Amino acid sequence: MKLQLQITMNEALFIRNPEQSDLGKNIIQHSIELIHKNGFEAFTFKKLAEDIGTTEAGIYRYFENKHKVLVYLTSWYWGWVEFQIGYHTNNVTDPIVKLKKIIKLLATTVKDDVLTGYVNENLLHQIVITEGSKAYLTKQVNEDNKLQFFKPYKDLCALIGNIILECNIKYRYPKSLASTIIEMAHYQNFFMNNLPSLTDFGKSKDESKIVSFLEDLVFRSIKKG
Amino acid sequence: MKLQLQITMNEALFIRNPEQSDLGKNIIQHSIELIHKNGFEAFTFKKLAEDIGTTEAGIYRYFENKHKVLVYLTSWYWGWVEFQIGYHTNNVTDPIVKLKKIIKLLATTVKDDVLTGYVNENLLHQIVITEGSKAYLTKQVNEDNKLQFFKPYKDLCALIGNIILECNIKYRYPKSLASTIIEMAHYQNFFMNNLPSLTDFGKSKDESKIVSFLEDLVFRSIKKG
DNA sequence: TTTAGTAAGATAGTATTACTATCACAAATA
DNA sequence: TATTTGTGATAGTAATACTATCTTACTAAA
Repeated sequence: MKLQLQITMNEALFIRNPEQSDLGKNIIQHSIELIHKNGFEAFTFKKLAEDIGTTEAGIYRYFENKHKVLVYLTSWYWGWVEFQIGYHTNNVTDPIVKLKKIIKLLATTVKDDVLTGYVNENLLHQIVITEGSKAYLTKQVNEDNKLQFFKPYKDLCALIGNIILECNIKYRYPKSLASTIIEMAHYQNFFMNNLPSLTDFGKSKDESKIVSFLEDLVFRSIKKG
Repeated sequence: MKLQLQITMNEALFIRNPEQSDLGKNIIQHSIELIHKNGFEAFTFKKLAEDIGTTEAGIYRYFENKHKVLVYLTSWYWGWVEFQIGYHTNNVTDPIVKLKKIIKLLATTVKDDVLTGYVNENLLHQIVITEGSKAYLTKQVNEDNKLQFFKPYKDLCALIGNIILECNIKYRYPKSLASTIIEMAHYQNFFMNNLPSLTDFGKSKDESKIVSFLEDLVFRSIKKG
């Protein structure tokens, strides 16, 4: 028997569902590899097609443009992160322990997940660090938001916000603190590796220090009294 | 007598110094307006040239490409912010008061500065919120960093980090907290206006609440004991 | 006053990007 | 058997991201 993790994707993100064909899966897999290798700006459907061994027109049958591919990939990632959180905090009742686990999951390099065949989660994690915010830092953010493109991100943020409230019902900024944790887990990682003087972890390049920083930030903020 | 604020710019950012000619100043002014209006992705030198009433080739004599223009604008902005901080905390000795002033300057809408003729600081502030991180979230970040393109940003971060240490010499993450303040001052603003469920200020759209959130975050983090 | 250099306008041209359209073929399905 | 569906192959277009050249106007030094 084969276990397969399925992340439900917003239908408006694609023209044809990439999960339902070999070509579609190839598009996802090779998109991740190409964006990771050359960055989102240099990523084109022509290069992607050459990489896969198909034609540009073939890609356009699945995705309208490369922006939709990026939103698809980041959505998938946040859905997957939420699954990981559910999986790893399944039997945990203490919200403080939960929150620690979440911070660790967000800020630590991802182990490749055998349950998801054609997605390399480790590469995807790195893409989301560098390219993720470009999915919403656009002029079309309001249209995209109306189409629910950012629902997985918002769901995750709401989930974390609720756990923060479980820790301290009186804390006044649960959602902003949640989005701060999510963004900073990635930004401090990017800074550590690329602009190290913006962090306190530059020399060691040790992800566990990002975890320590975020834990310090969060638990001092929500401490009662 | 005419007072003019001059921000020193990295020479490697441009081919010809835009501050030293009318065309150059027009390029800066209209770049800000166009990027604000259509976003950085839709910004092209051709449209810019049409807007100014010059030719594409004319723009290329000043800037190699639009990425350099973005880095130029963000560098200018961070230099200007550091000047504002110096100006507004000139006679302040208490580092806590200083830090509060800085948070307010970073998170609050900018008043147009008469000292800088051709730069609309208010528009530029909004651009840096939406497009600023695209200046470094690239594959070329290491090359750009070697050319010192991000020095103004790093200087600002170091300045804030040092004030944090003045507040509490034992705090372990001054630089990471500083970059968190800078980034979150902008991100919470973007979220508030575009993806409000990621914040706790969605309904009111009140910038002063971002200030309150950041003050809470920072002063709980660096509180002694 | 001539001369030489520089900034900017005018025009042209190229490679790549971001698409759209059409036709043909093979496999699956009704 | 007829029909729909997915894919490949090919072509074409408008816009983007440049580079090159030629000319003119101004300025500053000889």
